[in-house]
Amino acid sequence: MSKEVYKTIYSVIHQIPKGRVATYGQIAKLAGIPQQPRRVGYALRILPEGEKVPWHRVVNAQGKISMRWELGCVDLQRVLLEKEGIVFDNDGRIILKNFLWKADDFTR
DNA sequence: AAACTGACTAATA
DNA sequence: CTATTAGCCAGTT
Repeated sequence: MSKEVYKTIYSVIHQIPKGRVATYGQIAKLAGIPQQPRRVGYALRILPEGEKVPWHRVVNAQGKISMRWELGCVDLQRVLLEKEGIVFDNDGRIILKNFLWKADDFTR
């Protein structure tokens, strides 16, 4: 049950286009668990090391990097994103206005 | 089994 | 704009 949800979450994250980011809430919604972004975070926490999931494209609703505040991890994610063309402002926040992934882009 | 925790969000002050 | 509160639910203790 829950396991499949995680799998879906990873799947959704895989669908994030390069140069775009998605919020936890958005992923949760796409994964079929609206209003439960915490589970998305949990899914990423237990993220299988062997999996190639672009977790760095996942940010919180404020457009900021969410992590466990371990040494240098935030910077790592930032570098990875900048490499994909994402731009940060002076506060280290992503301009969601320009980079947020619109999953319902094709539906709309 | 009950309480606590958490890679969150949205609403309020 | 930032700070606080409540809601949410699986995993951990």
